[in-house]
Amino acid sequence: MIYTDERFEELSNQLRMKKVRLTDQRLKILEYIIDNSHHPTVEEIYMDLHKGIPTLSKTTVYNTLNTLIDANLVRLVDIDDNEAHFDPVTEDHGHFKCESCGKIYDFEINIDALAGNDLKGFKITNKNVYFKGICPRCLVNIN
Amino acid sequence: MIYTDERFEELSNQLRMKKVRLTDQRLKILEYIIDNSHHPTVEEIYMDLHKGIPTLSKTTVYNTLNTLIDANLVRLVDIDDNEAHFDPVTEDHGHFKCESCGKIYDFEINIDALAGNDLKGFKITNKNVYFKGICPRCLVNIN
DNA sequence: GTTCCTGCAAAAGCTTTGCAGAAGA
DNA sequence: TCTTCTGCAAAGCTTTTGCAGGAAC
Repeated sequence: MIYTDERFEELSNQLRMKKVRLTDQRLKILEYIIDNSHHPTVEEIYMDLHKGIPTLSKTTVYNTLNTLIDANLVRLVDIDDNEAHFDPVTEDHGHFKCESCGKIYDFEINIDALAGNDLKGFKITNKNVYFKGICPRCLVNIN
Repeated sequence: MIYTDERFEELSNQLRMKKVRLTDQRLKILEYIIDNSHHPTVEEIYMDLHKGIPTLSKTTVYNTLNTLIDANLVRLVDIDDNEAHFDPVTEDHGHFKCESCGKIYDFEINIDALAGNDLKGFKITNKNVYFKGICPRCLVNIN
């Protein structure tokens, strides 16, 4: 693994801080998700990184994503029934999926105002807000 | 289909109002979801109803659930990555999944306070709020 | 030197599809 | 009668698992 720039330090520090062993695949996958924050799928990650790492396997993409999720560096967006998407971990936001074009949009939410009194005594580790509908661009095309 | 009580009228009216053709399977599956609002899975629905309708197939459970979702009589709860759950359609509420025991809890939410300004111009047809963590009962057992 | 990761092939598990016979309207 | 539904078998797809060789520390 030869890779000596500033970006390498930044990414490898993130992994080291979470006690995740460094590998080229993990660095590249983490970098990809941070740089492509339009909610890529396993297939997209695999297809794009495969160009630069021809030996990369889809199993490793799955393994690495689970490792990064456990380390809280990456977030699973399973708004879609059949295919998982991935986000870099940032402040809380909701996800809107357009059922016409399939695109996923982020939107701001006041997630703390959400948690009702019903959850007193519950330990909450994960919050997701998923909306579906039609995005403005598709509304124009349909009407 | 011999079935002449009041409940039959209630359920079949729901289907008729949504222009869903009446079948015994659809009535029983709708009834099951309304009466068992603890978020059953396809497997649970199939196993339980199979006792009363021995010829029932899982394909029909899938078909019927999709029909009832399209008719807005049933709601898909896909908080779980790998297995769909189903709810009767009621007022908006969130779902909390305990990652220890797997149980899904409902909780009240103020879902209208949620939708930020980012979604002006979007047509929203579906809102889901999914929280995960540990429920009070499991917290006691773990500590 | 130990421990953990990668990647291939195969398996697993949920859901969908094709189709012929049956039932609803 | 015409349309739609049911249910069997098979296929489809994403994700997981087993395992041997290899890399990280």
